[in-house]
Amino acid sequence: MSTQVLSEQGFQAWLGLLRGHAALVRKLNAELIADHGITINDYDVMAQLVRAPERKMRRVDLARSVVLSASGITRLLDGLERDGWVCKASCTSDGRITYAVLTDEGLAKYRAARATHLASVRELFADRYSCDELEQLAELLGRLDGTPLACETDD
Amino acid sequence: MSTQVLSEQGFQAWLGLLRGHAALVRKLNAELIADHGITINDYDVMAQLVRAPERKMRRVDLARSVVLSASGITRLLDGLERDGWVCKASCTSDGRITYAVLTDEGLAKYRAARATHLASVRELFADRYSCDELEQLAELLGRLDGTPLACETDD
DNA sequence: AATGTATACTTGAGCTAGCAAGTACTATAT
DNA sequence: ATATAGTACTTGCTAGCTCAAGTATACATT
Repeated sequence: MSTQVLSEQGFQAWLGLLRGHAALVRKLNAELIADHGITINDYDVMAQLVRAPERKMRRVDLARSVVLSASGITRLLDGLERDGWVCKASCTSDGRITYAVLTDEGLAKYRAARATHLASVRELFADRYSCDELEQLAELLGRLDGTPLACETDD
Repeated sequence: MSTQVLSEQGFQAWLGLLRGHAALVRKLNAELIADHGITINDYDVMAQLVRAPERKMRRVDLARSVVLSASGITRLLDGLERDGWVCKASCTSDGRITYAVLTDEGLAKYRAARATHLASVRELFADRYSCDELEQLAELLGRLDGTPLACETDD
């Protein structure tokens, strides 16, 4: 019976994750597009770059960290490069590697988006959860993905 | 400072939701496609229909319950209809409404998919959480979406 | 009855992402 | 030195989704 209960609760959690994600992403993504002309994934990638050393990362690592396929990252970065937020850099020691580098313009763009985006996220979560609950939720969700969560501190 | 903490934790929770969702959906979706030739959304829609009265629902309600746009539901159902899992039914009292009805074949298909899908979900969550934690997680995630979570019981 | 508004649904265009296959480079083994 | 395997990245194709616009039906007001 224990495993039946586990299955039940597991499924509830799964459903909550599916629906909650869809609802929030829809809202936040629409907001970012309307206010800044970038998608959530664009933002997410820039956020990763901001806190990487020299604001640059290998495309593979970037893909893994935002859970995108290799081709997905290529095309997403195509867009960011076209707009000038990101540029390429090659690696002297390994010819296969191309870095994605956040440009100064990209940094400015990110900071501008961050202001409104963070406020929305805060609002959405503050409305529903207490401080303790948020801590719990963050910890629990953090376990779903192997990679450690990057911290959203001052950049 | 309290709001700063809230912002921090809120953002961590948000990141966890994003990454966790992406990782899980990717895995579970690939599994469903490989094993049964349906996507997670297909499954999700059939799961809603299964527990609806007469296994039928209005397309709008279906869209809302799986967090899809109106056009999204139309095209998703196009696919399910083409494969024979779902068929249309019209409403006698309101000409605007078209119901989506899960066929007997659709029910069988759903049950077959459910067997492997539920096992995967259970495994993924059981690996990472205790029974109590699952309950907490489910409750917390449930608050993100206004709609009540449908229960995954025997159909 | 006629008009205006809201709801249910569909369709066309465009975007994003994934898979599979291909290129280019590196590391390993013989 | 050469073959083999592995990694990093890109490109062609396709599926799925959204938005905007359009059709059809229902309801409300006058």
